Amino acid sequence: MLRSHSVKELISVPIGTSVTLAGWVHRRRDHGPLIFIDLRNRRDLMQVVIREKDFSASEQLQLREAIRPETVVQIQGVVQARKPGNENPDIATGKIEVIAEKVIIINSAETPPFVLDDPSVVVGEDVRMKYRYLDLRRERLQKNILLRHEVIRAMREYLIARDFIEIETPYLGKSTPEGARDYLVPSRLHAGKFYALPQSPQQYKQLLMVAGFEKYFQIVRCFRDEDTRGDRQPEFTQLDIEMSFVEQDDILRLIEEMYIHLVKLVTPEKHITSIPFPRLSYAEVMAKYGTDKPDLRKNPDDPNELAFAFILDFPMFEKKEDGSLGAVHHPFTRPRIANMAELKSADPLTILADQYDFVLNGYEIGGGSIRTHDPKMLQAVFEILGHSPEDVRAQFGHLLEAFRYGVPPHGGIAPGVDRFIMILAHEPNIREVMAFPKTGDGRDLMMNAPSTVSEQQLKELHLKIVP
RNA sequence: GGGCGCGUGGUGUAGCCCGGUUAACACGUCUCCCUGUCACGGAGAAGAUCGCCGGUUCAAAUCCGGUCGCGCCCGCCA
Repeated sequence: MLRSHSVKELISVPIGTSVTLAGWVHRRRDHGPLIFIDLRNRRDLMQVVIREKDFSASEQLQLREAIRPETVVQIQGVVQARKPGNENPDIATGKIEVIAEKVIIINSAETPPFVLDDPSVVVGEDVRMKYRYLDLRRERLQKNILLRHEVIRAMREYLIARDFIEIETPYLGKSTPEGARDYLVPSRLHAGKFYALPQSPQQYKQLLMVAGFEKYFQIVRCFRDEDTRGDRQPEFTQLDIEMSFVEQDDILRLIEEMYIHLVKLVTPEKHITSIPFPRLSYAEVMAKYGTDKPDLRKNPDDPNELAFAFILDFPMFEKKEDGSLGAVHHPFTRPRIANMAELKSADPLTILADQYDFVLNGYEIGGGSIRTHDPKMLQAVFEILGHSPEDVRAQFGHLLEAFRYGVPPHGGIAPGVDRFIMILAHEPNIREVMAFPKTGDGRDLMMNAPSTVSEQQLKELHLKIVP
């Protein structure tokens, strides 16, 4: 490994120290006998001074030729205080500089297809996506990805400190007919059968409650094969939470406290419009705002305002296009009814559910519910939704069976990570807070995915492409 | 599945309405000059069959039709 200091740590090194510094040439300013390099590593810049007289004529030629933006270099030199008047108050390292004694060109760089050092330049989406690794070098994405790291770290630490257990659930699971389209994975060992990538780990996390873990979380990737939007990608990350022996208020309080903490810790410049977060009923917001994700900011032009809210009392069922009944959220949500008789006799469309959405600045950033833990009641809900008993057994039999072995009352929530960070970063699109997002039509222009596969692969998977 | 918008040197744009010189500007790139710059500066140069195909016309980046690409939105997203 190349021994190298980070730019930042040189701030605290005594003047006169010999140092080795490796990184990228961010900018060069060639004055002839004097060349200045802004050397970049870990998002910080250090001015390196190359004095022509310190190098031989042939070295000078070579250096001038090689030192271009994005060249990877290693500098051996001495930290020096800048003379008064030569200081740059705009950068953290502006009081010092490194006088180069030796310059090693580690790797040259072609001219990037777009400028990396000017955040004001707006580059076309397709060019950015094709060269995502270069776009990620730019300040905007460096900042956003770092913010993402801080948010996820803070979420993890917050929950672990409160006795939550982080548990991974499978990505290769079972397709369920309801909800969004599944991404399917063909099975090699079982001809004609498919795994499905999870739209959410919903059933697994409920089974973890049956397993007695009581407080679970996971920062988990979810997949939905639907058309994208500015705030929707084929794969996205959610903070999946499930708890036993809780009611709605316990979950909402946890989320409220956690998000107040996250904002204070990670983006202290932001301010939250209302604490406690407003709790509004679905009927109320639909009547007042015409949407179930109202933007409650007082000044929508303020980039630092965060207006959180919880939307409660959703209907349990809704009429679908074809006239049949569907679950507004999902069938595992607990209907708010007194007993089984009421569930069976009431007009389903009048039944509310113990279900809540988490809203921020006009975006839905999460949703959850208290689950039905009575297997008979769950069975009844499935029946209202039009599932035959055989169908229920085939699709959800494992869950109903598990519930016969002592299931605690439980509930949870799943805040979306990408959207929350998008709003914190004040970005218009979740692509800006994901390292390697997909295009609007679900492609990866850098890796060129999706792609065709070999005949051999298809054969192993028992698949035939029908033109 | 549908609607709207945009395609002009490497990047970002102007020009298009109202057709007519050598397609303009900024950044970048290249060469030369410069000992204190930090968005360095100065002098010069290269780089575009105006997404593609066709039509109208004496003449098309510009008007018309088609097509491809990209973006946003509606549907969809338990």
